[in-house]
Amino acid sequence: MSDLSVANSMRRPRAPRKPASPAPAPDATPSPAAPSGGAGLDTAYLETLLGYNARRAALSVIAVFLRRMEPFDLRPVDFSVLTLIAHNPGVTSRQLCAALDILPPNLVGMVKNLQKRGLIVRKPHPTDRRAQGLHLSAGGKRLQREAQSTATELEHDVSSALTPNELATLNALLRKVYQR
Amino acid sequence: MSDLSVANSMRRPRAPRKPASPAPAPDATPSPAAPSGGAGLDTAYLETLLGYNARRAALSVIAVFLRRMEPFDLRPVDFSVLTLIAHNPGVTSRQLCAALDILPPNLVGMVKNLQKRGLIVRKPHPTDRRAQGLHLSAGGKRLQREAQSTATELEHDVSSALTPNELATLNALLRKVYQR
DNA sequence: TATTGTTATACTCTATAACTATA
DNA sequence: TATAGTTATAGAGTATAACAATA
Repeated sequence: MSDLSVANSMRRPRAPRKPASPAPAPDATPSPAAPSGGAGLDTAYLETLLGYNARRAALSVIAVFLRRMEPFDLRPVDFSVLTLIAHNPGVTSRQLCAALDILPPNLVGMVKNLQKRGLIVRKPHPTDRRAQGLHLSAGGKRLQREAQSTATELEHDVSSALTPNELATLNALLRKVYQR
Repeated sequence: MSDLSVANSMRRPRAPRKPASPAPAPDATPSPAAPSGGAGLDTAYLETLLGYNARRAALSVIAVFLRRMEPFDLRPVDFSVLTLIAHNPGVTSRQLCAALDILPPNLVGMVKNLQKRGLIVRKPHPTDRRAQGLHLSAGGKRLQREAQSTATELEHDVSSALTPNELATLNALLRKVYQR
């Protein structure tokens, strides 16, 4: 279900929100020691849910990713595609779709775009004439290398509230959740 | 950036994919002990990234959530809205937007829909005549209670690969990432 | 008969501008 | 002048059906 791309955030000068005094809960039972959920509301229950927490964390990290990748003009899904091609030269579109859970029709435009930018090249598949092997151009390799460095550096910043051990634990536990 | 809703998955009888023999990497350096990324590809690097792992895990959990919530006809964002209203009766739309990171124009339709279903009712705000307090109807309370039970049960299933302690750790670390 | 890559297209999600009523 | 709620709409993301070429 769904691919690994992400919404077009990163361009909204939205109206400022109340930072401190978020209008007291105007009704009954404001929850004893109400944990702040960003608006003074009781979000305690939602914060017990793995899906809720994983999505909030993902959006938070991806927001930083979007900013840092702007110089490369790469969305998360573009970076994933380039990176998989870099590490798996000759990979087919179909394999990328399976690995990233992208539907084939939705990958076509991305590959076409990356190709138009001169980052990837398609070569005939050695054994299957239906398929095409995807490879990085020299420029594609350079860009992917720089983007990967940026992504790796990013890792430290987005996890500044965590120790290195905690980050390693977090990643390991997340993989356990989706790898089945 | 972005709200907590989710794509319209849960209705795709997609074509079956190669389960075991996913066509060997047709080119150089297939990575020594290549960890399977779902298609026999080397996805090792992507799996070191918090954003990648968090998003994959979130999508995995949400896919289960979508199935289990079908009887209630509730998307994740609908469940979040109902739950916040349940725990914060009289909450305003604006507060929901801030807590869930939803843009006001995008909440309007959801609230309207939940109201049309007779799940929530709007009452005049006690002190601000611009605003409206949101409350659950009797039916809304019943549905939210059942849905919350379902969500809590779901928690065990989606984390079947984790011990209870690991799940608690995972949730705590995720909150640390996005709460800042 | 099944799969790869593709086009066309519908539908959902996310974002911006702008308006009104009230503060 | 600023905020709550709203409308309209643009743009990005996700999904399905169907086709030609090849296996």
